[in-house]
Amino acid sequence: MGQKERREREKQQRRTQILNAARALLLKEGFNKTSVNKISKKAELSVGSIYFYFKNKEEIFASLEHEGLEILHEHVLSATGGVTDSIDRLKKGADAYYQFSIRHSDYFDVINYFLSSPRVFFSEDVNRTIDSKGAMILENISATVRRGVEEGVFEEKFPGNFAAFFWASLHGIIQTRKLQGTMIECDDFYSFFQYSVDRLIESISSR
Amino acid sequence: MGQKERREREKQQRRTQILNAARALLLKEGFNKTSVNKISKKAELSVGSIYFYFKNKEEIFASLEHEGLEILHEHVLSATGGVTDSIDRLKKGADAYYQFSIRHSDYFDVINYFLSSPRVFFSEDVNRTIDSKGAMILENISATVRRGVEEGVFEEKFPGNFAAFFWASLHGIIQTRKLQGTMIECDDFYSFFQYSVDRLIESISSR
Amino acid sequence: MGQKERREREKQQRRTQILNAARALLLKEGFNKTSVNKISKKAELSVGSIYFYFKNKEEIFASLEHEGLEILHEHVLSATGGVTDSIDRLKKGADAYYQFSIRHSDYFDVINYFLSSPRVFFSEDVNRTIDSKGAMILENISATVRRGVEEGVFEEKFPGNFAAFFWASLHGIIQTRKLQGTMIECDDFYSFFQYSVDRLIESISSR
Amino acid sequence: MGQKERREREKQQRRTQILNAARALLLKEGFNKTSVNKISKKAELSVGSIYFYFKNKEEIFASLEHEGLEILHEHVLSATGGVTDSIDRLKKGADAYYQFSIRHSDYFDVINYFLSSPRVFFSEDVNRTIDSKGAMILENISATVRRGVEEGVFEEKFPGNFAAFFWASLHGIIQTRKLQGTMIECDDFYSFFQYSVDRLIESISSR
DNA sequence: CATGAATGAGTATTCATTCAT
DNA sequence: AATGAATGAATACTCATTCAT
Repeated sequence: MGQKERREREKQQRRTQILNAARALLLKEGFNKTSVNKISKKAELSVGSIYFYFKNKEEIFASLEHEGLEILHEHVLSATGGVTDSIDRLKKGADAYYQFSIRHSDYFDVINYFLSSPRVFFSEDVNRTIDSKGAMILENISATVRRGVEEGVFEEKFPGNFAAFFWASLHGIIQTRKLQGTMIECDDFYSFFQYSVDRLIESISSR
Repeated sequence: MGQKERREREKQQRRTQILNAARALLLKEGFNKTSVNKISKKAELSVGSIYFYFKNKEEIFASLEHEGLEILHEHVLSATGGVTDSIDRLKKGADAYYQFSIRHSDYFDVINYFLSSPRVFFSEDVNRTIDSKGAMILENISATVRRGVEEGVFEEKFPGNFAAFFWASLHGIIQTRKLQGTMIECDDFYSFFQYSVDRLIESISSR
Repeated sequence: MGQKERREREKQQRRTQILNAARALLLKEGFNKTSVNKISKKAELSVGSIYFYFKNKEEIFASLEHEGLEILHEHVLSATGGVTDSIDRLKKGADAYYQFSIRHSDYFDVINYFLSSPRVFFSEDVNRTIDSKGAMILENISATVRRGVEEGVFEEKFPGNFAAFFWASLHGIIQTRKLQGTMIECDDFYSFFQYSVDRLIESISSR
Repeated sequence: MGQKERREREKQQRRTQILNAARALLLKEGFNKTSVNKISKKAELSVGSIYFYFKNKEEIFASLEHEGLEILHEHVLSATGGVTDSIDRLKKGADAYYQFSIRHSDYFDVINYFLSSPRVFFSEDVNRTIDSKGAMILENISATVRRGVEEGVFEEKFPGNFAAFFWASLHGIIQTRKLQGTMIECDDFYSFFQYSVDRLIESISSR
């Protein structure tokens, strides 16, 4: 009876082992230098086993992206948890993304990698699960906007569009952090980020 | 007499050959698969020669980025050429970026690559020339905003900040094109882009 | 049952294959021209396999050095085997080194390479095993000297120092073999070597 | 009239430029990484010119070896200059070699390189000039020994042999400096060196 | 005399993936 | 379900040398 379950549990454990190793390497060595062999060594599993649990190297990172989005989602949720004011919710949410990009820079890199790499290489399945996680984050923003509209704080006919716009902009802004001091003159990047968030919210604020 | 000049011209030709090859490969095969060997083969030059003209593989792509920014700059300039209305100028400029990202998708990819790749690997020199090109584009936006403020169309104390914010957002938005139909529900990505531009402009529009 | 063992045996065989190839190339082409690719071709194994069995090119040669020191040690041991007279032991030992440098000139070259190359590039581990082998050879000399002192044949307060001095000198002398006929006028290098050994022994002989 | 001479002088200057560059690179980057291209860049001369003044890369280093031997010779001469006591002369000469190996470690490396590399690759001409320099150093030792014999301090029938033996031993000993602390237990390598010199001199001292 | 562009085989090393056991 | 040995093309980059100008 319990054998099947135990097996299943062990399988999950192995998967987690692999992902842990991949994540650690990703943070330490970066994307291109994280090879399957290194992952297998770190995970204390054979290369063959890696390929039993994951079809591809890419699929490992797809899982990591899923994880990343999950963490991001939780970050945003806990940051906006008790907040009722709609404007504040957006600000807190944006801030959560910023903090996430710093504290979990590895996960941010994964997300960024898949966002900025020109091709889609995942199977439909994988893509769907990833997208659904992303959709949850967007839905959170949408809901806030809708509530703000009801309260009269915002004016926006397409909250879904705004959500996508909001997130895409935030991501684009965070990406430019490295240009700070060269193309972007701001001394304090966080100030610039906050300025940007203010603009984004302003764009749908009622007059 | 003209020997020196001819030589110089030939040198420039070779450089161009190499860049052409690199650009073509970049478009066809993407970044990671564009190797120096392939470039040399496509350019019909020896590997050694590639390294005679460029110190690094990275320097080749840095040159491409510079080229890309130049083309983008020209695009924007010609799109906003005779336009006097400030709002229209921003719209036309944003549109030029969008068109650029489609018509010169290879160059967009280069720019995107260096924007989204986690590390800076260029020498200070190269970085400076690249940044200066980028700064020109931002300055164009800044100027428009300042004029709009004078005309009373915009309210903005920090046009420089807005310029950076504007461009970063546009870039982030264009990046999400590939998510169209999955995370982003919009059928027509261009409509979504225009919607976003409207929001960005709205964010500094006088009330 | 014996599967594991057979596997292990095969692994050892492969290692040996690689070392054989490396040794042969070393002898034929010298150090700098012995590349990993050539080794792999000669060993009839893929390049990747070479790197499966050895972390580095250097590690291959480190193994060869270890082998070389082992062979040398055995040579010396068997040459001094039944010899009881201390002076004779030193002579026979020195002679064994000379013979080794001729019969196993490839191994001598390896030892010489690591002795004369300006940098140390091995990991501490590898260095330790190598050094311990070398120490055994030196210890053999020391012991002989100590016995000679007890017998009153030698006068030497620091047998360890003498051992090092003895070996270093022998090595330096053998190195000059190629200068025979130019800087070194001796017709018969072996005579010169024997003359030198006599001097070295004389230097601690009791009067 | 003076044109020819000026030309000749300039030619010599160029040669010196090249050798200076090669020497500097040798010290900084080591043997294998000192390429002709780098030399040409450092010497501010074209690659082609390098090949006008030197047939080979090897010939450049051969010249350096010649230089090195010259410097060493001068070192030894000035160290033994006013010294009349034969034993002291040998000690001072040996010491000069030791100091040379430290202060002019680049030259020592060159000499060592050609001594320890298994093949002779120079033309007979080059070899002869190099050897003649080496012979002068050996002759200096020989002379001292002969004088010592006359004075009754030394007993030695073949001063030439001893000179070669003396130098080869010294060289072998200095080579082992890097083994200090591992195979060679001595804390202070210089003490070990002095001990060795004492032994070498002892080996021909009259009783 | 001097230049410097061009060569292309060569370097050590890494890689994702396969497959017999 | 797991292993790990094997592959070999691929990577960025260097090199000594040549030769037309």
